[in-house]
Amino acid sequence: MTDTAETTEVGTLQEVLAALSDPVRLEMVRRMHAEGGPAPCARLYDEVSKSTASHHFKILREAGVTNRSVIGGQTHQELRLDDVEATYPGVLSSILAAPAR
Amino acid sequence: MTDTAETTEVGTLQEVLAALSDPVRLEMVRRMHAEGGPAPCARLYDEVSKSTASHHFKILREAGVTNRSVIGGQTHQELRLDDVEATYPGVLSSILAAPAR
DNA sequence: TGCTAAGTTCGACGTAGATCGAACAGCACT
DNA sequence: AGTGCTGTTCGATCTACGTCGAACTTAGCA
Repeated sequence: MTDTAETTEVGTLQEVLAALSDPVRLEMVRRMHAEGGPAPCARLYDEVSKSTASHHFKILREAGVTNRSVIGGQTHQELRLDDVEATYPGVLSSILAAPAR
Repeated sequence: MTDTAETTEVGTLQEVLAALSDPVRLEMVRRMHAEGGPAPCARLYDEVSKSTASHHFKILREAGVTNRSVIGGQTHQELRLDDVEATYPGVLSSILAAPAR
């Protein structure tokens, strides 16, 4: 059982906003938040293909919004709420609190 | 001296985030906020052409983030901070409070 | 040693969007 | 009326990005 977590810096505000402006990615972020911890990729989306999902995960990671970790050989994605809050206070939390519409 | 202000609904969260994810538009929003009231278009940007700026203003308006008003024959843009806050509490204010980077 | 399941990477494709110049429209001022 | 300023609209262009299928990698398990 392995446990890896390579965490980088939170990206620019532009990157974070751009990452969250896509409906598929915002839904992913909402689900990660609901999970409350590392969640396997497959639970964080439907509607799109596996390769598309992987692409979105990469963008979220590069924006510093999420983190990838490997648990028991399975890739998991995790929301970096605290890190993003520390960098841009209130931004991510208020977006998560906003009605889905 | 005329004073016109046709205000519509604030758009979806996606629309608002997409509107703010562009560097040119975020800068416009920041300047409008700094102005504190209706400001003539020309004061809200440089770097891009007039037609491009007009295009960005339109997107901001359609997202419900800003409002267009005509004062003394001059077009002015105004940030609808209160309206956006009422719809998505904390989102716009926290973005404005975030460091520019 | 395969076999399957889970993610990633790699082109390729199509569409949305950022950009500009040029032409147009409205208004103020002479 | 004419002139200049300000902003919008219209095509055109070019790039960025979302999307997919197929091929590859890795890990666990029979």
